[in-house]
Amino acid sequence: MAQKTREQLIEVGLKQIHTAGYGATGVNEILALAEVPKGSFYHHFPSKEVFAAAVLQRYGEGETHRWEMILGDKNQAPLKRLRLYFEDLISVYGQTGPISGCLMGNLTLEIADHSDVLQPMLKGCFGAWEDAVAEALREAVAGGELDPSANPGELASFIVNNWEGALLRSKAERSDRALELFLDFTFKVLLKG
Amino acid sequence: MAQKTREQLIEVGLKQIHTAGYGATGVNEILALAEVPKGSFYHHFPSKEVFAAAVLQRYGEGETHRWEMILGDKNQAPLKRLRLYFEDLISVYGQTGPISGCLMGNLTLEIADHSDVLQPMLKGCFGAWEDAVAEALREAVAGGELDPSANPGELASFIVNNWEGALLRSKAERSDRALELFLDFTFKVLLKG
DNA sequence: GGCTGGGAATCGACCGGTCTGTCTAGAGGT
DNA sequence: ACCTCTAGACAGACCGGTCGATTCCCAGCC
Repeated sequence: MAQKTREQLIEVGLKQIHTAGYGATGVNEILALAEVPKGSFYHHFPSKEVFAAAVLQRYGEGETHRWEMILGDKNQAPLKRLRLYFEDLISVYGQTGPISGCLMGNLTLEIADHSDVLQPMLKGCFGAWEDAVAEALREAVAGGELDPSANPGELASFIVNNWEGALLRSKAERSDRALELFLDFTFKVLLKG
Repeated sequence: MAQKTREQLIEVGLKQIHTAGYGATGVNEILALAEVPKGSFYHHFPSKEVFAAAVLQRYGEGETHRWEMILGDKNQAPLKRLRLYFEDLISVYGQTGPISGCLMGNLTLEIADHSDVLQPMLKGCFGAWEDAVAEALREAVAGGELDPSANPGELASFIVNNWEGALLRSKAERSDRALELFLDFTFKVLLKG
């Protein structure tokens, strides 16, 4: 029961913080949606900031699962997997998708500067994500899909950062244009066979 | 006198919203720093949101001035100008710089989804910026620095979005690494002679 | 089995403070 | 006299967080 309450709070909090932002989401709002009294919240989490860290961790776990599923599918060629992966991300986090925007990116711009709790977590999340992409690129090199002179680590970092930039721009424009452009340049220029 | 008060509010608001964010900056905080009473604020601006729009406009004017200065310097080759321009941006908005982060990017992730006042402005700001970069790329093509098959418009869009992504990542890492990587890939891969 | 002690978890009233925005009064220039 | 602008007290909602009371569960003992 205790765990269920905690899980319920994180689940509701993830949705709210992701869509409305950290600052714009009040603890009371989460409590009302989760139908949990305030005392329980502060029993499970010492502060809103630590709660956000738990929410971010859960988001990271979900995203790890996603890339493991798609990027780990050995039935597809590495670059094909990568393309499917980003196409999936667009359908989920693009303007036409159900949520729009990346929680990591949102939290980074909102509070990474000011929170010593969340900033290292964000850094770690981006690092793990970048590593997963780099691994796919390494496999692409090994399989002859990608020029051996390519630097998978730097390339992966650049691509991941570019994705965040495209997502940001797509919010400003309220259109997936920037995301499609990202896809085009990434696979036709940066990762061209 | 009236204009001076208004200007003072915008100036202080720009600094505060840029560094702390829109939600985290209170009207009272701005008033205290600007030494202006609340009545004056709501005389000049109907709401905090409209005030933020004025702040964004001022930021846009400042940035327009910056790129006109650097990208418009015909004494340098177009690509050289562009590189100087981004190097300047890194020194100003990078982690080692005085402010860190782009107001447009910050506002976009924080409220573009929820504000119909700011979202079109942000879209417009990004568009104007992208156009300035595209113009430099067009001049690079005309001058033979860049392959004529390049599409200056799309390339400029991609580069601008990538810049925002790199800036975001630099916040998560509290390091300029992503910005240097952006510079490298942009000029060695995307805009290679 | 029945009893009990005690920590875990729940619950919501309550706290001081802060939020954006309003209102009325008056200062100052023309 | 008029109108723009200054001035700040005030409103009412909401903020994150605290606190003490209560319920629940279950291990340990008889």
